[in-house]
Amino acid sequence: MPSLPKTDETFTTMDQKSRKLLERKQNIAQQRKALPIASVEKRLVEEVKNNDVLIIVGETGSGKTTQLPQFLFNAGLCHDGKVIGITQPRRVAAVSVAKRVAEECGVELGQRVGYSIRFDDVTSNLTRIKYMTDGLLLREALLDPFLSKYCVIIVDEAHERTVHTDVLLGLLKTVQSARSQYVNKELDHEKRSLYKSGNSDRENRLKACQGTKLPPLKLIIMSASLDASVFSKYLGGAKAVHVQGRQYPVDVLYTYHAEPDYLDAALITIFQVHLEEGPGDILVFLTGQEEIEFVERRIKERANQLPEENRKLVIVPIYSSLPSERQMKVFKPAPLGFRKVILATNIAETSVTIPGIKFVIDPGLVKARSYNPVTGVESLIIIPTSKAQALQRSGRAGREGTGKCFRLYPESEFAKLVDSTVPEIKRCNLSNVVLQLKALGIDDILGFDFMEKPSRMAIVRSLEQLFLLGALTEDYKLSDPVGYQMSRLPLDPIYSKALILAGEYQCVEEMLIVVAMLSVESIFYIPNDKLDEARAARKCFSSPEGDHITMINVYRASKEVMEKIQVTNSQDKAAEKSINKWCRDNFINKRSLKHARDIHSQILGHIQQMGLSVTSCGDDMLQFRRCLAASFFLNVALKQPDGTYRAMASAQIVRVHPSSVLFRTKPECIIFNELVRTNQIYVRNLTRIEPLWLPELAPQGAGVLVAERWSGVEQGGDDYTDVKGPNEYGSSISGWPSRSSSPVCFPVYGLCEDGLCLSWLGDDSPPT
DNA sequence: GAGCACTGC
Repeated sequence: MPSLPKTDETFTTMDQKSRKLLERKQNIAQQRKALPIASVEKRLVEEVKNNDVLIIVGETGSGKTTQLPQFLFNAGLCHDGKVIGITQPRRVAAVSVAKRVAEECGVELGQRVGYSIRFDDVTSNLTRIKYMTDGLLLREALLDPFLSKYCVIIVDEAHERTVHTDVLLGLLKTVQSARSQYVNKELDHEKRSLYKSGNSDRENRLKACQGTKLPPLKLIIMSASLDASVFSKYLGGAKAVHVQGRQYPVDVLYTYHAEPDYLDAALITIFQVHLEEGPGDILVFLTGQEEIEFVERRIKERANQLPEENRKLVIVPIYSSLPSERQMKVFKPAPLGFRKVILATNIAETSVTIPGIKFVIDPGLVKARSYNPVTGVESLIIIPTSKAQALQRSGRAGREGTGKCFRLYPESEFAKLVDSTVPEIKRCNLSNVVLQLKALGIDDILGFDFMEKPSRMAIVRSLEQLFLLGALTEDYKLSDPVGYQMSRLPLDPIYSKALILAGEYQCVEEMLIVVAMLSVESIFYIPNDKLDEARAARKCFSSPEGDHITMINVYRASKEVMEKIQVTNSQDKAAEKSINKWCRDNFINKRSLKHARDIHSQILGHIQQMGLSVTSCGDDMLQFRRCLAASFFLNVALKQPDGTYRAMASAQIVRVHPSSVLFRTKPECIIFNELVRTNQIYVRNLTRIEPLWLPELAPQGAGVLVAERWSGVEQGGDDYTDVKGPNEYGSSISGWPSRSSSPVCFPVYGLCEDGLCLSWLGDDSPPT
């Protein structure tokens, strides 16, 4: 390099730099070579070449996620400019693996190796190995139904069975069979209907593909579960290969008897390990924040009763709602001579890998979400883990050496656990899934080849809801334009509809803020030790009309602060500091606020693309509330004499959640966004509305559908007959409060002689 | 006057 100054100093630093770089390179090469998967590279590439579908069972530490895409690239699978796509259930995984692989390849991230996740796309035309979240690939499929830029798709961590993974697998099966044929005008009608037109982007893609033959799509499913047969069976008897992992043996110990108090048993075990075992950190799996805080207090109490030399414990909690600075503490090694005790939720099962763990304590329980499609109630319940989960947890003790896992239940109980966790698709609201499939041109949802089919009831309910929202036509086809527009928005369908409707009410700006804020976790952060201060801070934003307008106030206030900072402060760091301070002073969760701002800007882009102008109702919040009523007409609740509410769509008794600004006011009629069961059934995120708006604003079709379906069930003649008769299917109707049981007046979407109507039940006149 | 595992577009 003749242009460089030839001083000794320069030479030394250059030397050192390049030596370090070389060392790092050699180091990486060595690490790669040592991976169990390295020895089977040739065979794996052959298997991929010979099989269109391949299942790879790889234990943790096998290196499959980082190495396989490189093997395939080096074997020339991308020679025609096509891309290898690897999906991950989590964003962090997609990013960190992509970074690692880019380094291993010695390329800049975003060039040959890149990643794409929501709000963050680090890819280019040159990208051939692309890591992404599974949800993002599903979105891509809406624009490019043949996934034409990919030659291989690797679905990683398939055993986790997230909704996205499950839907993706079903879709990929369809795409693969479509890709194996010519995409041209001769494509017969039946095949064409798989990818029904109606959306101009997609039509363009299809046109671009016409007359060209797409190469077959290779599909690789990677799973850590030992049982590959479920995947193999689903994918037409696909071949499965096993890649060894690099995991040290973990000694699993059980209790002799069932423990009546698992928290106490956990405490005893923690101290037993601490006092009797050699060095190594302890990871304890608990179900939630409350348990973690309780156990933390108890450990400290007990440790204080021990002799000084035995008190050397560092306790670190970790759960998702903990601010990230505090989450990071789990990675800090304990001071010399100290033992770290990590109290974790499920977050430490897969999402976060903590080094130094030698002991795992597993009470065998997990907090799981369940969803009742009939009542629409979501609840969080504590249930036993599955066998697969128990294995995953014990494996956390064997990452760096041999370990021990203490299961706080007898061995006989382990045998009774279910093999694997119930896939998420069987316990969630399906409206979004159904809408996505419809948008992909898959019309027969009940007949769709799900890996594990959700209950018929759950599907029918979602179809019904989408129809009521106007996303589906009377024959259950995606409606144009509303259905198409809704499917394009990355939001809960009911929020997408609210946004579209806001166009008619001239309050798009307001609704956009609200749907963004409703899409994130609670925006208010209320620490236990500063309750009064937090409440006082929230009061500054509170609106007497309810939580939605309160959210708008918070969002606008934060925006104002940010704009002010940008004017006075050019430095990013200083700006961030100020906004952090504002969040702290106002007890706002800054992570949630940031997330809401990201969603806001993404959705804004979408609606501008759709040609929806961003109108504002200014100070006319009446208009905005009417729009809320028109959007969330299914979520109406009316006050009863005793101060509780009755949710109209399911006739359930509900209470206002204490976090609502309307907790004390208790207006006569409210709309709400969430129905959650904990100790009670609560409604959250409410706004006061006038009951008389409903007959005017609720869609005419609402009850006609319900009535028709109901009579269909009675006749036993239509498509949905396997639903068990009117009592179950029609419970939302037969469960309406009757005149005798409730003296209050209710507006209901009832059954009339000529179909459905919104009528008043109870008194003859509406309440005043 | 309550309390919320974890992801994702």
